[in-house]
Amino acid sequence: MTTRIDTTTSELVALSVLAEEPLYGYAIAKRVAARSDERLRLTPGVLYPLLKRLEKSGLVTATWETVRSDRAEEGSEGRRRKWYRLSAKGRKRLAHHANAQREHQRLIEAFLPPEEPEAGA
Amino acid sequence: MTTRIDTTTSELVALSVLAEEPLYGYAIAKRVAARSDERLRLTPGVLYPLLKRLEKSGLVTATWETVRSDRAEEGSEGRRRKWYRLSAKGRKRLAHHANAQREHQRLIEAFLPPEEPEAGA
DNA sequence: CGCCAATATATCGGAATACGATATATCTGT
DNA sequence: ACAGATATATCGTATTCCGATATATTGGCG
Repeated sequence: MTTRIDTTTSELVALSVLAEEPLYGYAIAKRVAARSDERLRLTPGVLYPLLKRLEKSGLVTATWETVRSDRAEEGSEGRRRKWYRLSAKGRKRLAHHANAQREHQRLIEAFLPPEEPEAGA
Repeated sequence: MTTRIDTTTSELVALSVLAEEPLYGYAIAKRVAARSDERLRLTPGVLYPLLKRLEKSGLVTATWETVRSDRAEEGSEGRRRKWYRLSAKGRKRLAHHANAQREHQRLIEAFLPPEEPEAGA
């Protein structure tokens, strides 16, 4: 019912924002939300399994960064950030996804009734 | 990997062909395949659970037809066909899906890199 | 007349996945 | 000192895809 965001879409948008520059997970989610006017949300339960899949299949490479602030407490390790970078393979996949997406859109359009202002609900 | 046809899409295309005229399951699948140039396939494993969901949620109504041929054998019951007809609720849902789909397309486009002839793969 | 492909409906079960909830820890502004 | 944002991650339930399988009927063709 709730317009589930499918794998293809979440993969596409993640790869898409990573095509511009390396980002860490949380930043990816923020970027996607911002660019979609808050309409596409990569929640943690979607985002992190997705990134794990992307990494495992070699579409992105990842490196850890640890940031320590001035006010860091004695025992603290600092904040961990995992940076993701699009690989060559990922770039190809993105292009592929983009084409598939456009193809899919053309396909679906053949089934769409003429645009009409939705009446009631 | 295999470009899963998601619920939204299969529901949309099924409702879409039913908007024109009542059809039985097998005919729906054929119609969808034909209109998509054989690219969208509603296989039995997808089609019948989908129709059951549509019926249960009141988007379509269904009636059985039994066709007996001239050459029918003694014991045979004749071929059973279950005709599906779009309900008013289904018509609303179709309009809703169509708008959501267009909205989704606009959203995704913001993430698509410029169209490029996919190199290798 | 007998065979087979096409027609027609349906279920099963494994695998994938969406996503809310939960957990843990750190940083920043006030 | 505290709240709220930042940041990563997993769990469990529900959903769903879809290949395979099952069953039965019909039409065409040699």
